[in-house]
Amino acid sequence: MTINTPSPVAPVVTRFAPSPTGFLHIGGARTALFNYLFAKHHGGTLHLRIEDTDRSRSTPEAIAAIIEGLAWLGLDHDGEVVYQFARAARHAEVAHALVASGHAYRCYASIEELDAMRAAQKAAHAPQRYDGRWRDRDPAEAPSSVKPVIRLKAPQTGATTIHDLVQGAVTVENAVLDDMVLLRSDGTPTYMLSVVVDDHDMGVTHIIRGDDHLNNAFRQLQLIRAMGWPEPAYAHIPLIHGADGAKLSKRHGALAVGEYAKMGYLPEAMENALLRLGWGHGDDEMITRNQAIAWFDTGHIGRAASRFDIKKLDNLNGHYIRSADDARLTALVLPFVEAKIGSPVSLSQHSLITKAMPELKSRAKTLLDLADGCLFLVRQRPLPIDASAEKLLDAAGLALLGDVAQTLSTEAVWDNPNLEASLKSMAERLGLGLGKIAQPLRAALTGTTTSPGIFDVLTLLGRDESLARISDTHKHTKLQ
RNA sequence: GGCCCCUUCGUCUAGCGGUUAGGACACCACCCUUUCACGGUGGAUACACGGAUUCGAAUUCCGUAGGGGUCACCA
Repeated sequence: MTINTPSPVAPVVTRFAPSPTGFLHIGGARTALFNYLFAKHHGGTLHLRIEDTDRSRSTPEAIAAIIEGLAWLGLDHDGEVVYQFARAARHAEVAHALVASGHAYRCYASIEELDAMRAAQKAAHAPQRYDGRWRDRDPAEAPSSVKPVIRLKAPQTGATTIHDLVQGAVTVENAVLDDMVLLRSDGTPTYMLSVVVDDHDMGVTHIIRGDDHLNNAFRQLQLIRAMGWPEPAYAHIPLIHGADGAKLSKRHGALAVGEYAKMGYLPEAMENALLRLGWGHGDDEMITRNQAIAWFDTGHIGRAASRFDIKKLDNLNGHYIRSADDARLTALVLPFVEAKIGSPVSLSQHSLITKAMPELKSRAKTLLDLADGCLFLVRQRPLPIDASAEKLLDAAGLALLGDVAQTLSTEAVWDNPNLEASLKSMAERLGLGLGKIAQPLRAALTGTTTSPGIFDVLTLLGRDESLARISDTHKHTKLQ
């Protein structure tokens, strides 16, 4: 019996092989990530192959979305993208070689005939599989009206075992595997043929893919053996389930990775979240790309399906936002800010946001939150005042603000320590806590009840803007 | 239904025969505090069930239950 483990000295070659029939969702992204990390960990290469042999369902938009999604995550592949459809002639060639060597045969059963066969099997509560009716039949008996398919002449006795890097040894009786179609009657290759040929021709040593392919692997292995090709190592990773506990799909509300970008998530946060889905390294939670490359192994991939938790992504994203560079964050948040205010951000506002970033970023879980936090800096006077801020601007609040304006207007040095000293002494004089003064002031300056520290807000806005916003509030409220 | 796989706090996981079953998110309380965050401290919550092996089992084996995957001339 053959063990399908490649020689340890061979350089590692992995591949990510999505079919472009839809967007790249987190399941696919995580498969790509694992392939990437495994390859990098071993100093190997990762190839991208687009499995576009289903011409009616493959779209250029999907191809673009997959490539963009991978680029956003920074999962670079080596070499050119391989398009599977372009290799159909080579796949057919292999099928014919298999017929010539006696490992495959032509089957003249019509679609209708096969449907009838399955219906009968179903009625008899028997397993539904091709019964091998043309396996040993003389081709001379072939009906001229039917164009044949080519089927693999698979072993009918014994068992096939896969030594999966994640699932362990998995064995299936050959008797339950039927003779799969390699080449359709129109001469085009099936997926089963194409993957095997492409993986071989691309020199793939490790096939890391979703668990939903585990059953396919047995037939693929039989095909590999029929060709006498080296056997790759397999790692079938558990699927990511949707909230309903079933395989992730559009139907379950799976989102394209691009959607997460639009919701204000950072790619490194997404990567970290994906990495921790099904893989762990002790108690480590925040894992950088380099650490992931150094630590990644198939031995610690779990065997059970997992669910994606957006709350955890939020938390991770908050961490990464806090540790991100201010200039980068500003550049990232700008489009979100502009979308919210409906106009472009000026150069001076841009630098104001950068300046405020250290204070803003600790308050955001997403770039969308961050953009909300920026709003008070870029809004034009008079500021819109939200409902909870409005409540602080009652008669008492406004009276207080009059005093505050008085105090602030005499302030010679407009900086954090001076403003703090001045407002604190004012509070003391009035026998109030600082909060009593700070809250109405915050409402006046930002139109909201949450913001960075009040002295930061004052210095960020500057003396003129701050005083103007305070007096705006008086007018605004009197108008009511 | 056949075949295959899975099962540790609500969620993601650590654990590889001897642990008070650890961490993270979320949740609750408290602290910090001018708001909101951040940060800190503490708390509640898990080995699906039943057998077997063993001095000893979350870890091994066998069942049961539940969940998932897959059964095309789709990929």
